Amino acid sequence: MINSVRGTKDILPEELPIWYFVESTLRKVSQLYGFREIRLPIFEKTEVFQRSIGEATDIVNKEMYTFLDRGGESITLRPELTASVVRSVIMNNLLAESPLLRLWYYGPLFRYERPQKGRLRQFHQYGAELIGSNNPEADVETISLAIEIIKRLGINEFSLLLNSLGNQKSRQRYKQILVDYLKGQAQNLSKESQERLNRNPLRILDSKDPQDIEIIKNSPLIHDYLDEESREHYVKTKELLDSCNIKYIETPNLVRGLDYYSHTVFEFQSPYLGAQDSFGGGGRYNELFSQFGYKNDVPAIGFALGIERIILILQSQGFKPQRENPKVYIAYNKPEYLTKVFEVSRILRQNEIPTIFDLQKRSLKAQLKEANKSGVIFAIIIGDDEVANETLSIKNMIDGTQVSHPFSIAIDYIINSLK
RNA sequence: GCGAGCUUAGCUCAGCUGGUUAGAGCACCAGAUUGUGGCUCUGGGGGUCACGGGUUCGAAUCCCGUAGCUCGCCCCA
Repeated sequence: MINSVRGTKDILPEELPIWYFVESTLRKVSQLYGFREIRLPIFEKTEVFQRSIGEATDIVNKEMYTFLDRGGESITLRPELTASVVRSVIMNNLLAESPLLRLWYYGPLFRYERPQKGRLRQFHQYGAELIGSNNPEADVETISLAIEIIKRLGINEFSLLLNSLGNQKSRQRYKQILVDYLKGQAQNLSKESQERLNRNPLRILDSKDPQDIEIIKNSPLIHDYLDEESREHYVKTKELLDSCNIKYIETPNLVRGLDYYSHTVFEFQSPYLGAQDSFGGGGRYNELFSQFGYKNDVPAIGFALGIERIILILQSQGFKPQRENPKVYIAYNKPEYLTKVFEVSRILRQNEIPTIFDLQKRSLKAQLKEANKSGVIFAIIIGDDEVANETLSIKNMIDGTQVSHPFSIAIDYIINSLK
């Protein structure tokens, strides 16, 4: 037996109804907010991600599926989608047509990590990007799109964590102050955090190590080091969230793992998920366009939701979408009658009625059994009597009653009953 | 990359401190029911006990190794 690659999962017919539900909700709410879908390649030149996500991040360091193609070019399976969106917006010059873009995407991503609950090597994200506005209103519009989706999915228990990382200048200044503070007690930090001191000090704020947490408790807060512009943006964003009745938890040590964020960052957490409790997150990335070499800065904000994690939440809430069953099963007792079976099925399908029948030449009893199991509403029986009299017998599989009608009347009866 | 746990029928699992033909429920197939599902009853098929080695008179059971899965750490959706 060949099994699937570690960290990949087959989505079987049984589970697909919940996926359909999630996908249609995403599409519907995106439309309500005026966002348009964009579909991008599964792989990009490696530099797309190196340049944006940040050389110091784990994603770039150890989690990317990177390979050389036959032309010797370094290619990477996308580990996230914001970078691809920005690349595409620049390449296709989308900002020339409209200075404000509302875009959403959906699809598989790839990260080479050890799988655990809610974490796979191939997984799916929905994301939305609002490109071209630096106003706090844009932040709130984006967050409110996320919340509308979450609510319509039926997720009622979740927290929205909120923080501001400030603009580049503030962040740089704060980073220095934080490093100075932490260096004083570096020997008490966990091994990982000691390494992060040079590499990515802000991440220490996120540490789960109890000793680190103790030290972080008294560390300087970024809020106290935001410059005028950054503070104003953050305060205004919070005011707007309040006025929209969006509840959030201010979390000064919320950092997020991608280097391109600035100002507003946020994250959605669920109590249903175990260790990987975040099912969505995002933030503002005002400096990313210029990092890509675009002619000017373009302010933008976006977020992504983890589809597998959302499905875990819905399943642990007991959400069971209805399976889509065929409506009619045609049973017959002689192979010669198959031409008739094909004719009936063709007529029903032309009338939008999902129809199946036996393809294993099994007994009538076995066929009715299969009909029952497949959840149809009607079984049509084509036996010797029916063929002789040019009739069809129709068995109602819900109440067990059965009637016989001349062929075309029987067909009409089924079509009308299933309308 | 690091740590812990698990692996017995298609699925969920039982199998006591090693003891003879390895079990149950569900699922599947057939019959009771001469063209007719669900409920009930009866019967049936299906297992290299993850793989490899070791200890022993004897291993699903104990020991070692390998693989896979799961859950954590790291990180993130």
